[in-house]
Amino acid sequence: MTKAETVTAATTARADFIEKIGVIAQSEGLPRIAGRVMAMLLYDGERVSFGQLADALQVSRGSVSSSVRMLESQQLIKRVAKPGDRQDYFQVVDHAFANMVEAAATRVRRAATDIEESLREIPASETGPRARVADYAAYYRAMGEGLDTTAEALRKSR
Amino acid sequence: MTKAETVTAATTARADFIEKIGVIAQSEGLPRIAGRVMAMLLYDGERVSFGQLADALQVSRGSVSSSVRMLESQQLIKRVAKPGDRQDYFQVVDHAFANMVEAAATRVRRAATDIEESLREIPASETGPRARVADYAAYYRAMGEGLDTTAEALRKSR
DNA sequence: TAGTGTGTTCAGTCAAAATTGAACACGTTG
DNA sequence: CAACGTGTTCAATTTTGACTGAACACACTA
Repeated sequence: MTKAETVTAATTARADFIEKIGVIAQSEGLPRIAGRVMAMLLYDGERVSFGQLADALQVSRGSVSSSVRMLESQQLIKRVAKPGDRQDYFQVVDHAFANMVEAAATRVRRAATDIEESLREIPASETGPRARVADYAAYYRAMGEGLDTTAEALRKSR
Repeated sequence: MTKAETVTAATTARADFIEKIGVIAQSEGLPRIAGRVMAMLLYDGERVSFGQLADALQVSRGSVSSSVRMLESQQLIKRVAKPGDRQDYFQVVDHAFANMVEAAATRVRRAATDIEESLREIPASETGPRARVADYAAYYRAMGEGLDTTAEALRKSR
């Protein structure tokens, strides 16, 4: 490959990656744009400005705003300053992946709590339903613990 | 509580449970009706007919059809016969929860494969992006393994 | 102070997904 | 065979949520 070809290959690989993560995010129930923002920050590594995000991803500033806020709230990215530029910049936080798993664990635990609440409403005489609903809650608890274990493992590596 | 009160409490507890699981299913990106079907089968334990599902959940037969087909395809419920009744009956399969986790593991592994495919497209000269994308793929692999461990644990218990 | 750059908000638009209900295919029953 | 019961399919509808873009608030700058 000539140098020019390598540059082209890199650009299309980057674009493909960003789009692919957008689709994956969507399939996981997240907004597509949030996935693409995360992908761009991940790929580029260095801080990226608010304007660059809107520009490169071809989306409205409103969408960038809501996406970065969601990603910030999930502790996946952080807002940083660049001296001499009034724009906000963003970059992926350390242990972002561990935080993703942690967030999933939290959601699962919330579901477990909800189900346990239902369980308490079932009269003691209903032994069959009670046992089955309890199993269901236990399943969510097991999921939560498994996710926590994974999160911890990810946090330790690197 | 009188006996009548207990019966009432049981009925509303059942209805609440079914609705709650419907909402949880929805929040996990599954059709709400599928969640309610699963909940009803889970709560009742014994086989439930196609007609009872449509009737009790107040949904069209078309919805019941697509929901049970989805749940069957994910190995969460099975279609069984009841002698003397032409209707199809359904009940939760053994290890349904383990199968749920297994399905999640499969989805995650598919994502990992997708990302690894992207990784292969990035020129070797792009060491930074390559390292970060590889980390991302490794995260999905770790998730897959964690989920498999959880699935196995669930399968062993009971 | 007026003007410009920046991010947020929110009402409106749009697209995707869920849900319905009617047409249909197939088996059973009288 | 005709009538009915049963589950599936699919076009139409409804609902949900993402996304846009304009109005806005705020801070900086000339």
